[in-house]
Amino acid sequence: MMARASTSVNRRNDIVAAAIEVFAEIGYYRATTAQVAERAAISQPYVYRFFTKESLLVESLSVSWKRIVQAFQVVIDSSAPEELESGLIRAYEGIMQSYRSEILLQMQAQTIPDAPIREAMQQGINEIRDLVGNAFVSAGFEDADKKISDFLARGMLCNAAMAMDMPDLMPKK
Amino acid sequence: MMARASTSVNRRNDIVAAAIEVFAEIGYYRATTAQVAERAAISQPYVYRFFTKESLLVESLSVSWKRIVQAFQVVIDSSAPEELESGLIRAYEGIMQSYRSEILLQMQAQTIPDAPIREAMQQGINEIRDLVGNAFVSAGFEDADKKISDFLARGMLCNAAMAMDMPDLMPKK
DNA sequence: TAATTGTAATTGATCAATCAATAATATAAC
DNA sequence: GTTATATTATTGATTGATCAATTACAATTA
Repeated sequence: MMARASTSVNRRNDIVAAAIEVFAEIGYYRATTAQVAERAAISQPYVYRFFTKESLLVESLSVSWKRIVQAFQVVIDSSAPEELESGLIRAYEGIMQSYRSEILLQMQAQTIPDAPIREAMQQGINEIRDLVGNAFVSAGFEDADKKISDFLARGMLCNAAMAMDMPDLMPKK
Repeated sequence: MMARASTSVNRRNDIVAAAIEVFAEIGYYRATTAQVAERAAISQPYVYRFFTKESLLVESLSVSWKRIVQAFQVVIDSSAPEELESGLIRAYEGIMQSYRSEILLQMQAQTIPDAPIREAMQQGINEIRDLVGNAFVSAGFEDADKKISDFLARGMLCNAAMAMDMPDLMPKK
């Protein structure tokens, strides 16, 4: 009776998109696979045709890190040295507005020690650091090491300010 | 039969100390009140004589913020301006070594939107920012606003590096 | 004996994961 | 083109385990 709604590939994407939102809003451990299923408009058992709860988190994190890498790559490929850093900052601010849930999910994952999640986080951060670090070096910045460290630190404070609804934590202008 | 082991006040402290460890290790939502009770060497129902699970988290956060405030106050009260910032950084590093669980708990709480927890976090951070901010101003630093922002950002990166076991994230030196 | 300290037993709810089945589509044969 | 067969998509029902919270009761001390 029910019409077949989608392909398997689309279903995977639907489920991951739903999981990112539900996990971010409710918290990974508090959120249930039934809630993810409801948001994806499928049944709870069908989620398990594609993911376990943990593999769903790992996949969600992978999506979130790819989003940042890709946005930064665009900036790096199209920026003069004097606009590189401000361009990266603007790109990150854009992601925080449009994909807030993905950042909230990364923040949650920071304190989850289970190996697959820990590895996804380490890999994501390392990729960002290498990407931005190399771009700073290529741009001819002398203190690239300090610059990348400051960049990451500012990003972390930015995340915290967003998560806890404390915009005053970020310096104006 | 069993000898009375402690006073009510001591019991509260025992339970909070146990909760900080268990919540940090296992994660607040995954951890059970039975695990907290076991670590505190009491029965699970007896935890509820003092706390609900949520009030236990709020109390744990309060302890963790007081720890930082107190350590920073000592540094501020005893440092010459030229050693103020480095003293604060060393104090924070000491806390991260000796009270790692408290920091991990704060990181978890960053993404928990429930009002009592959110309020405990906002209050804690604001108190730190005011304390350090005033100290920077009193020390005669001109760019106190940027300095406090950088200080907090560095702290956030420090937390993340510790939580994810990525010491390379912090700049050597 | 009255208050305080404590626990065993239980409850009601919740949840990740599985199973057994059905519906829809595609393919092939006639 | 209609029938038979296989494949994919999907769900209802269930399960086994877990957990926060309560209740009813026992031991200890002042």
